[in-house]
Amino acid sequence: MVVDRSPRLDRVFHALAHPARRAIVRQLSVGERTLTELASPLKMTFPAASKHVRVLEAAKLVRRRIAGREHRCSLRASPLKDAMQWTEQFRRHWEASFAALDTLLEEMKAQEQPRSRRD
Amino acid sequence: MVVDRSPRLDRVFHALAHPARRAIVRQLSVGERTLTELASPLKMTFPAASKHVRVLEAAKLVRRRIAGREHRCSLRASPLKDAMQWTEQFRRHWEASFAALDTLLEEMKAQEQPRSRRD
DNA sequence: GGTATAATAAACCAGATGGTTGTCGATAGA
DNA sequence: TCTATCGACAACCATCTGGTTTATTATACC
Repeated sequence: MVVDRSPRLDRVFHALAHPARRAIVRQLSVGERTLTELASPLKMTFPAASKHVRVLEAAKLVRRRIAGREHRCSLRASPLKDAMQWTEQFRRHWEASFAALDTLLEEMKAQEQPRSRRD
Repeated sequence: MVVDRSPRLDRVFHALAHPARRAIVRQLSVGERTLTELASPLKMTFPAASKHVRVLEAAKLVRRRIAGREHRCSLRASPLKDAMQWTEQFRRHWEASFAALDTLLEEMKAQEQPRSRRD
C-alpha cells in the first residue's frame, strides 16, 4: 500500500492543475453552461476550451447534457470532495505549523517587553 | 478575473496529480526522510524519484535540508491548505447533491411502503 | 588513501499536454 | 431551403512529463 494507486485522484488533481479548467469549474458552480458560454471568457480557441471540458469530464467533474445543437454542462462536485478529503488528512500539519508560528510570535512578544525596558 | 491565474495552485494540484508524489507526501507526513528513504518504496529508479521530489519542492510542499551527503526532506503543509480552501468553496455543491440523494432515497422509501402492500 | 554511498547532472526517449488551423455534421431560424 | 451557429474531429506542432541509463561530485567510513 506504499504507492497511492488512485487514478481517480490522479485525474481530479490533474484536472484542477490548469487555470482555465478551474475557471470552468467556477463558472459551472454558478449554474449550467453551454460549451460556447464556457469557452467565451477563456483566452483560447473553442477547440482548446472544448478539450479542457473533456479533461474535466474524464475526472467526472463535469456532466454534459446534449440538447439540440448545444451541449449543456453542469458541475459534479463529488470528486472535489474526494480531493478535499485527501488533502484534509494533513490538516494537523498546517495547523501545527501555524501553532508553532503562534508560539514564536508569543515568545517574540514576551521578549519585546523586557527588551524595550532594557534598551 | 475570469481566469484563475494562480501558478501556486497550478503547481500544487499538479504536484498532487501523481501517485508517487502523493506517496512521498504521506511518507513525509510521518516525519523527516532522506531522498533514499523516499525513493526506496517507489517502483522506479532513484533519479526518477528525485525528480518527483523536485516537483514537490517547486510546489513548496517539501523543504530540503542538506546534512553532509544526505538530503533530509520534510513536509510543508501550507500549500495543501491552499488547495483545500480552493476546493472547499464548492462544499455546498457536493453537500447539495447528497441532500438531493437523501431526498430521493426518502421518496423511494415512501413509495416502497404502499407498493409492497399493493404487490 | 581507497572504497562505498548519497545525490546531481546530462542525454535521451516515448508519450501526454496544450494549443493552433481547417474541415465537417447537425440543428435552429429566416 | 439557405444560412448561421454549435460543436466534433483530425492533423499538426512545440513543449512538458515521466521514465531510463551513464557519468560525475561530494561525503562518510575503513
